[in-house]
Order: sequence, then C-alpha cells, then structure tokens
Amino acid sequence: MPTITLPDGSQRAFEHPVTVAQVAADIGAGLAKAALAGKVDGRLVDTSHTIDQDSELAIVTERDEEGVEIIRHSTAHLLAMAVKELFPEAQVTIGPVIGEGFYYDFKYDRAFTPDDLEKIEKRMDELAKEDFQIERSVMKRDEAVRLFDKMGEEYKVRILADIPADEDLSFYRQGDFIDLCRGPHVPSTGSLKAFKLTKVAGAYWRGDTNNEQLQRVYGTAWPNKKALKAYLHRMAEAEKRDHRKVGKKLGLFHMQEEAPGMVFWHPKGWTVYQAIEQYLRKKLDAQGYQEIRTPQVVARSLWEKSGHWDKFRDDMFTTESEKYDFAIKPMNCPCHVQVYNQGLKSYKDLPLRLSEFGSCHRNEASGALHGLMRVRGFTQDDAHIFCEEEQIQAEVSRFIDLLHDVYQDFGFHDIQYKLSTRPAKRVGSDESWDKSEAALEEALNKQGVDWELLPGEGAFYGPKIEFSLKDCIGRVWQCGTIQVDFSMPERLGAEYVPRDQDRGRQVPVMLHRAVLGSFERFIGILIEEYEGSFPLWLAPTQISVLNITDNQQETCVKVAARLKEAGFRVQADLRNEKIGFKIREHTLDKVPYLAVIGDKEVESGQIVVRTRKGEDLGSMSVDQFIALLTSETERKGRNPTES
RNA sequence: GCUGGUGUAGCUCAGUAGGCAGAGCAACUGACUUGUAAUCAGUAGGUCGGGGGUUCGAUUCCCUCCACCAGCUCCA
Repeated sequence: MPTITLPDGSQRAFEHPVTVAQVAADIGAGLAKAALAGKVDGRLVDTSHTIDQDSELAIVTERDEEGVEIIRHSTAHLLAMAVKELFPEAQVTIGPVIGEGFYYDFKYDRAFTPDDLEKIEKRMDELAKEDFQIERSVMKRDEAVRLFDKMGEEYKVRILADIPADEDLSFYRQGDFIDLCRGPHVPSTGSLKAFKLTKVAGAYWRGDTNNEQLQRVYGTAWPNKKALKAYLHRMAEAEKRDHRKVGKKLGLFHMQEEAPGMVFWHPKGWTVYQAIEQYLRKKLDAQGYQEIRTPQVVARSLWEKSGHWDKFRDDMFTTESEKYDFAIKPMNCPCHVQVYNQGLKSYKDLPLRLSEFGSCHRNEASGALHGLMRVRGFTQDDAHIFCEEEQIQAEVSRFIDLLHDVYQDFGFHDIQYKLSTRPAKRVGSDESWDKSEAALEEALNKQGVDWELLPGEGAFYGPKIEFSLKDCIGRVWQCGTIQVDFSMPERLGAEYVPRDQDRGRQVPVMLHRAVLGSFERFIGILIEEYEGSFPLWLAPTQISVLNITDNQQETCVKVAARLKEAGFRVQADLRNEKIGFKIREHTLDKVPYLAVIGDKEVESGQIVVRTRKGEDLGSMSVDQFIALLTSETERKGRNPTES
C-alpha cells in the first residue's frame, strides 16, 4: 500500500502497487501526457516502473535536464532502429548521450554517406510518428547472449560477455527492434519530436586504434522543434567566432601548407601575443620566478637520459649533424634541470622557480592538428618548481591563486578542473603518490571549486591538475596544468643538501606548471571568447584617429602622437574617404576606440570619441580620453565591479 | 595515424553532363574634400592544391601525394 511523496511534499496513498505513469495520471491528465520517466528515491526509472512501497517520486518531463537526456538516449535507439531497417547487415554497438546530443556506433562494411544520413533521418521521422511503445524487459545474461548471437549482433554479445553471468539485464523493445540498455527510455517513440543527424565519422571499437573502425553517427535531439532550431542557430552563430575565421579576417596570423601546424604571426597577432607575454612576465616575477632561456636543439643523449627518446621518439622532430642525433625540444623540463644542476643547491634555495617562454616542437599526428588549438610548434609559459615534498601543497595552492588571478584578467571564469591520479604503470613510491595526490586534492578543495577526478589518468611520473577552457562550440581544451614529477629530477641527477646533513644529498621534487599552456592555444581561445573584439589592453590597435577632410590632417597626426606617447597603440587614418566609410572599416577591424576630428574639433581642441560597439561618447579633451583609456587598460578583462 | 568530406582570384563563393574561367568585396588608377557602418567610374588579377594517367582536348574523369575541415586515436 504505497504512499508516494511528491517533490512539493504532498503525499498520495494508493491501495495497490502503482506505476509511475499511473501516479502521473492521478495527478493530472496533462502531466500523464508529459511524463517521460520517473525518479523514485533519486533513481531514474521508466514510466512503466511499478512502485510497491512508500517512496519519493518526481515525474520527469522534458522540462527537466534529465528528461532531455532521456529523449536524447531514446533518439539514439531510434537511430539504431532506422539503421537496422535500412541497412540490415549493419550491427549495433553502443549509443550514448553526449553534451547536447548523442551518437551511435555501427559496424558496417562501408562508410555511411551524407545521403545515407538523410535517408536514415527520414526513416527516423517516420518511425517516431508511428509512435511505437518502448517496452522494458529483463533477461539473464546467458539468455541475452543466445538472443543476440542468433540475431548476429556480435558486438552486443561481446559487451554481454563482460558482464557477470548472474546479473539481470534490461532490454528495450520498440517494434521489431530490441537493444540491451540500462534505460530509462521515453514511453513511446512519439515523444521524440525534434532531432537531426549532424555528422558521420570513424571511431574505433572500444576506443582502441588496434580494433576495427566503426561508423559513428552523431545527432542532436531536443524536446521540441523550437529548441532544436535554437540550438542549430546557436551553433551557426558560434561558428562565426571560430578563431581561424576571425584570425584571417583581422589579419592576426596565418598558416600554410609548407609549415603544417606552425603559425606565421602577423604584426597585429604578434602585438596581442607580446602584450600577453609581457603581462605574464611581470606576474611571474612578482611570484618569485626567475626567467631563463634554454636551447631548442639538444643532443639525443639528454633525451635518452630523460626517457623521452624511448617513449616519444616518433613524436619528436629530429636532426643530425656531424654524426650526432639531435632533437628539437618537445618540452623544456630536461633543460631546466640542467640549469638547476649548475652549482650545488641547498634546502635554503628551495623552492626554486625557473620559468621560460619555451619554444617547443612536437610532431603531432596530422589528423590532430587544429588551427591554433593544436599545433606542432608552440610556446609554453613553462616553469619548473624544485622543492621538497612538504612544500608541494603550498606551491600548488600558490600556483592556482596565480592562475585564477591571470584568468580573471583575461576575463575567463568558466574553468574546468581535473585531477588525474596514479596510473597502473608508474614510478615513485606509493607513499609519495599518497602524499602528492592528497596535496593536489587539498589545494583544489581550498579553492572551493568543482573538480573532476580522473583516476589512473596521471602521468607515469606523477599526478596532475589540468585547467581547461572551452572554445566557441564547446570543445574543451587544456590550458593550465600543474604536475608533480618524482622521476625526472632523479634521472637527470638533480639534488640538494637538506637541513639535516646526515640524510645525505636529497632529490628535489619537481613541479611542472603552465598557466596559459601554449600561447597559441590560449590566444585561439581568447579570439573565440571575444570574437576578435579584444579588451582594450590586448587590442592590436587601441585607437584609430580619423579626419573628416584633409583640413584636419595635422591635428590628427598630433593627437595620434600624443596618444602614442601616453603608451597606447594608435593609428591615424588620413585617407581621403568619407567618415562613414572609415568608421565602418575600423569598426569591422574591432578597434576599441575611434577618435574623430573635423573642423569643429580642430577649433575647440577636442576630439569626438566613438566605440566599436557604436556608442557615441561625445566630445572630450585628449587628456580626458587618456584618463578613460588608462582606467580601462588597468582593469584588463575584469568587469568594473570585480576587484 | 585512421574514417569521411573539402581544395577555383588576396577574401567569400558561383561554374564547367570534358571544349577560351565568373561574381561581390579587396587591390590599383582617376574623379569626389566628404560629420559617424560601404561615393562614383575605370583597370588589372587564375598552371582551378601538387604530380601522374585517360583523351584530339582535363579545372571537370581516374590514380597518387599534400594541406585543410569534422570525428576517432594521441596529447610527455
């Protein structure tokens, strides 16, 4: 005789066990129609689920995030059903929900074409309209293996083989299509009203390159057509922010065939780059880092000692001279240890923080390259902190503070934090891993941020924290990082004399850390974040001074010179063009401020200021303008209210 | 690296069922001296990504390589 407690605290008593759907109907006809699933004592279930004891129940509808996820999941099944009808030889594998959509992987002897996709989508539409009931059933594993084996679904059989034999498994049937699935699903395919297949791609079975490649079909699904349309519009808008497009339009940089994965920085892009580098140099100096510079081309012997030659030889650019092999450095750390090793260090020198804007080259797989985000030649804002084990946590905390400070100056707030812990193959004692994982975790917790744990994802030499940002279409890119390293200092012979001399020389712990990661990637993200409208402190050109006619040339040149003297990046546009034309050009060029000078301004000694957003700030003196520019520059990417 | 797609003027893109390669913007020249998002007219611009093949003839068809795009894998 279950009593059901609803989210608003109200209770309903039933004489007999009831299904979620029945409870929904008992509450109201509208809700009964809208019900996609139920949440019983926090567990998601189908609307057909029977409740036989006192429970808390929430009816899940398309208005819940969970409801939308269920729609996406059921749409993935609908996709598989359509594919099995149109291409009976195709085998189903897995079809999970991702981000704002879903995908389903199929084994098929050829790739699906864009035409196929259209056909599949059309069939999905028809199947949805037929409104098949989606029915859940339970089977023992061995029974399920027999069923799928008979159906010729090898991959499902393989998935089943990994599940303990005595476990009950749930299956969902809609029409003739049946799939192994945890569920829950919408009650019938009629609930799937707005979806679109977006792309096909190859994907490896179980994500392993040694396995066969499957056909992955991606799609997106929404509760209604309006939401779907809004999503597609949002994606189209987001693509306009693509740093490759914006970078070309604004003339920031280019890349070309002869140097794949390498950047040609143009004057304007390099101005942004330099503004960032100089800013960061000051920040690092204030934090007690000492900047160094190490060689780009280093003999094989050092990479053998560091272990990179063994592990990453194929990913390094190598060269040879007078019978010696060299590698163009893929990272800076071995060189930094060489600097550390010059002169005997004592515990009093620790923590020792060596930084370098280090130019690195990695021979990334051609398919991995992606604009500025994934390149072969890049510069890291790299530094290595040599310290004692007890100092790890303080250094990590200090680093995260610095990273937050910097990210705020750039206007980034949406940061993803990930902590990766010990992998199966690793160096260093368990005790050291215990301590340093705890230190990283503690540092994250102290910041009060949400972070994700990635067990086993750490490097072989130590655990790490990654700080990631999103690009315009939501792809996540790792930027900052801090990694503990128990291995390299020892391999490369770093040591120090501890306070207690009797212990003999000790090996310091090394922390690898980067705030931006690579300048290239960070600037790529920055371009997308601002759609090329850099905040004043970063804008390649900060002010354009525009004359109305030739009469004001001289004044314009003088005003531009004064602004330049005050430390701003100015250009005077004295071309014989209409003012509207010039304003359009400089606005499209995303110059933050336009100073216009006509006869009236020459006479009054003032300028008229307009922003790239089209705001008219009216006339003011050059001094007033400089004051305005100065305060905005100092604020950097922070809102006026942020400290 | 793998799967699929794409590559035409500086940029954005048309086009050729195999027969002299097109537009807009930009560039250049000239006129216009202009008050807040495009003044007008003219000129020039191409080995149709590279190489090979089929053909009387290839930008178009075939092969191959390269680069780029999406995803997968990888990311010290």
